[in-house]
Amino acid sequence: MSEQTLDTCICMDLRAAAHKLTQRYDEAMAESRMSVTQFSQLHKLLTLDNPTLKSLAAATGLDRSTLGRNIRVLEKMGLVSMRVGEDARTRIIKVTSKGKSAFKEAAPRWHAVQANLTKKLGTEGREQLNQLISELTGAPL
Amino acid sequence: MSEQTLDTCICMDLRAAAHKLTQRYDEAMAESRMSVTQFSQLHKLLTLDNPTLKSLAAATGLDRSTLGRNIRVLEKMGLVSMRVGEDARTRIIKVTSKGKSAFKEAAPRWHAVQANLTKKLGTEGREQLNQLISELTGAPL
DNA sequence: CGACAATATGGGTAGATACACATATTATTG
DNA sequence: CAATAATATGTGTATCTACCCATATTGTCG
Repeated sequence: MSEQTLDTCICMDLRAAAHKLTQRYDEAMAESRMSVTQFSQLHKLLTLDNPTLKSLAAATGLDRSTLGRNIRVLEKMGLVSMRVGEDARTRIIKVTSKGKSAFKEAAPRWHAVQANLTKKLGTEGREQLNQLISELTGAPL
Repeated sequence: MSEQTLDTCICMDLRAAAHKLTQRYDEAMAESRMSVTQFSQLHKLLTLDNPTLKSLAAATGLDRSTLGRNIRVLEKMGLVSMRVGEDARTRIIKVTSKGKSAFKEAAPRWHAVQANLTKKLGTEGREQLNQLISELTGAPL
């Protein structure tokens, strides 16, 4: 049994790292007036077929109500629009043309950061990271 | 140049992992009526000497205003108290006896999750993780 | 088909987070 | 010492996040 010191909480370490990375991406994408969160959500919306809050929530692992509020922000920015689906309970979320333009404009900035990090990690590092994430977030025990 | 597909954003991957881990810790600590965030903040407060919002912010990498609001919550829970420091601009944050009890009560639950994850990762995995985090969050370029 | 269960979303409430600005206090400097 | 700069915190506003409950719509079963 290795000693468990409270100074090295895996959870908080990972959160701090994710936090710093987010700031780094956000800074790089600031000129696109879009956060990496929003960029990523737009991407998810563009790849999903007839995305709804529920399917987007499933794709991101976030709560439906959270996504509802996030989408509301994107809607206010004019990047997405919502319409009632065939099943009138659902709302189909569509990326507007303005949203697509904004996404394309932001993509190179995202690429720049991502490429920089990928280079630093190397192929092996990237695989290790995926492996570790998988181990950490896989089924408990 | 390796292909950069938008489906594998290092930032979002890491955030998703941190998110899942947080839920896992929070769930395990729920009976202590405390989140891993709060547990960790209590721990930081217990290890810092005469902690203020500024020093806590420095220790966590979070914004001062954020910490101000977080501490307000802990205060409302009766786990910490604040008093004006010698420098009257500062507020010294003290963990109350109730806070210490709550921390001690929660610690075993934190340990259980942490030990489980540590075991899954192994010593090597843990070192790899630290190394990767360091590479990802180190000085840009 | 009508009652009831299941599903999708909306809204209230609350915590975590940040940024910009306001206020109070301390330090510096001419 | 008075004017000004620097510092620590508080507040307003906003986004991200979740949980719980309400509402609307659909599906199911007797």
